[in-house]
Amino acid sequence: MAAPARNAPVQMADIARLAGVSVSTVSRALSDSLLVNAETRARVAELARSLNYSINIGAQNLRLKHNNTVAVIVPYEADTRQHLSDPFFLSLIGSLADALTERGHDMLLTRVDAGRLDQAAQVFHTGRAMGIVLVGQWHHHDQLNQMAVRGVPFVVWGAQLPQQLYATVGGDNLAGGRLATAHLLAQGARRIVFLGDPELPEAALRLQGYLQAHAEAGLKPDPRLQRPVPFVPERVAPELDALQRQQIGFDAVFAVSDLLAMAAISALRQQGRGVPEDVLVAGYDDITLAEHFIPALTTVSQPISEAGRMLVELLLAQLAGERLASRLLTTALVVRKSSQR
Amino acid sequence: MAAPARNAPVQMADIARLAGVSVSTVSRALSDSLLVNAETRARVAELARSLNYSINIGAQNLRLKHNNTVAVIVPYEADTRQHLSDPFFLSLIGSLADALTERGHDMLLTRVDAGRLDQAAQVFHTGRAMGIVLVGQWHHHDQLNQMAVRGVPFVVWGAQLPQQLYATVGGDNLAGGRLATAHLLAQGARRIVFLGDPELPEAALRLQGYLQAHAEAGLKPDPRLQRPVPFVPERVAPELDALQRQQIGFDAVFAVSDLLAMAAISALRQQGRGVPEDVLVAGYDDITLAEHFIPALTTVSQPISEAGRMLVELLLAQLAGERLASRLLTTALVVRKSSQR
DNA sequence: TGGCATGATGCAATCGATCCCAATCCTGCG
DNA sequence: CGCAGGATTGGGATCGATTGCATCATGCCA
Repeated sequence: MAAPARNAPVQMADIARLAGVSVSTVSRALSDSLLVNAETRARVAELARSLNYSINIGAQNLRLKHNNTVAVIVPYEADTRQHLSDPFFLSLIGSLADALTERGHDMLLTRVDAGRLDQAAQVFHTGRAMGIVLVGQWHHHDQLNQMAVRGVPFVVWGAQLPQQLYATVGGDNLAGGRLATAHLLAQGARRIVFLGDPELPEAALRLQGYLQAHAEAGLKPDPRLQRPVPFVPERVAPELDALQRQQIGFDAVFAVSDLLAMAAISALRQQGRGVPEDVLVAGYDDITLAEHFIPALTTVSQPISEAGRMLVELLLAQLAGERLASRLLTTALVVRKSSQR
Repeated sequence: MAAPARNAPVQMADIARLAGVSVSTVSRALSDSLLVNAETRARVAELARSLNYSINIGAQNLRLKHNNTVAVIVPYEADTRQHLSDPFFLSLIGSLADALTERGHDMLLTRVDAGRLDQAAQVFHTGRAMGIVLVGQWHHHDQLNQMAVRGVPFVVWGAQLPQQLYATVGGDNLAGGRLATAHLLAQGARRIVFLGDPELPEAALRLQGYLQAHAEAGLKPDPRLQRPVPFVPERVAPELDALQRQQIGFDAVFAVSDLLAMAAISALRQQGRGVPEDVLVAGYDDITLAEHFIPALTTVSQPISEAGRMLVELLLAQLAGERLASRLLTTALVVRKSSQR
């Protein structure tokens, strides 16, 4: 394979020379300015096309002091060196890519250490991006507020918190938790395990919904059924095994993610308990596979593609200087086989 | 919420003024040049830190004529307006993000119309990215060759084709198809449905592996069992129903993606046929959920995170002017429940 | 004390575009 | 025939950085 000739990129000066006009004229011609004679404009355009010219965006951005790339930042936990693999987040990234493409923006995908959140702002300060979409679990509420105070334009996917100076888009986690739990209760479940880490704001709200649903039904859930597992499928089986060892009975499981729910179903099988015959299960997220899983998974759906569009919309509004309110996307219960006897 | 003060970003000139030195000195100081006095250097550095200064990458790139962002381009079919949702590609994107971050590169995620592949090169010609990783099914082999001839630095995830002027990284699709099929045959299957669109090079190679495995076993597969379905789960059920209507019997299914395989299992259920009792099923990709699916899915695993690293490595080598060879990543058969009676 | 190497810094050109402000040419009108 | 005014075009500053070269002060040696 021959090394391809790395020919110097053609630029405006080249076109200007060949067309016998000045660089100014070329610039104007290519931006369809009415200031330049129609004929000249056509000639320049034709020349540019034939030379396969494309403008240097970097130079243009510098001069115009603008920029149309948006950074999408996904955290990683430095200690676990966790890779980007959660299907829900990946889908959200996909939907953001779609939403941004649709509006003609470029998307810069960046990962930063969840602990060093200030690094996220760098991408803005260095002028690499005009604004930021933060995706994922961000414990560091106050660091985010800091960024907001400093005038970094950004929006966050996640839960709404009190005293927050930035805009978020997120599912209605409280309602979601309540819906799923109420449904399980309605199906006759009385001892529902809650799988999820309440340290994370989103999971905490779902737990609150879980408690609320119980209260509304006049029930008081056994606190031992609340199991704080992180978003890691491997941690589910040990948790359920522990329950069995400790002889804490249960007849249903509500997990804060479909991945966890599926892991739970799998673990229950191992224990010789069928779903939904012996235990009812509900998940959260409604990932693509929830529907195809066997048994098909009852879950709370989050409108992912709407989420992407909304995040982008809020960010752009913010950039346009508009005041913006956080959005709570409506979640819906999707009842499937796993929760119906 | 008060509109945050959009303070003008501090730049070298500001630091220079405050430090009482010239911009040149600031520039040199910040790049730790030995040309500037150690004390001055420290003073400038301190000032920069306290002003929360960060350099303008765009300007720097322009001056240095370099750039460290890599574009990852994912095609979409203009007609189907398909969204970015395939778990395998999303995972690959995740692994690319990891690999690029690890090496200190930025990642630009872009979608282009699969038919207008030349647009992919734009991102390079406009100077937005130093190189390109193309991900996905690319029918347009010759367009890619064109790009290679024109000196656009890029690598492709996909199948290796004859006469190709560019480098690819991909799983060994032939071996993968052969492994899965041989396994199904070894399990006693004799009439194996092949689900996949042979128009796509990768699927074509898997089909070839399927045929090869049959040949090696001294068998000749019924051509009517080869069903050209695209990568769209919804298309699977109709296909299997058609087989049933046409009374074409089968005792196993080999699908070119896990998503299709899961859809197939689901469709078979609908028909009242169990997996693996009545029909054996194998998929391809080994996505996260394959393991948790019920029945756990037998599949061909592709080393995704290695793929990401490899793509990046090849691209960087190419940028360094090295000659590069395409890589075939070893695939492995992962035997699970869905193919074992 | 003059000459010169050395260290530290500043000036100004440069990267590839955009756009303000002339400069030029042409046409029509008084 | 001269000039106002419109239509085109070019010159050159500018965006925020980098860097070759010039400049200047200092110190050392003859």
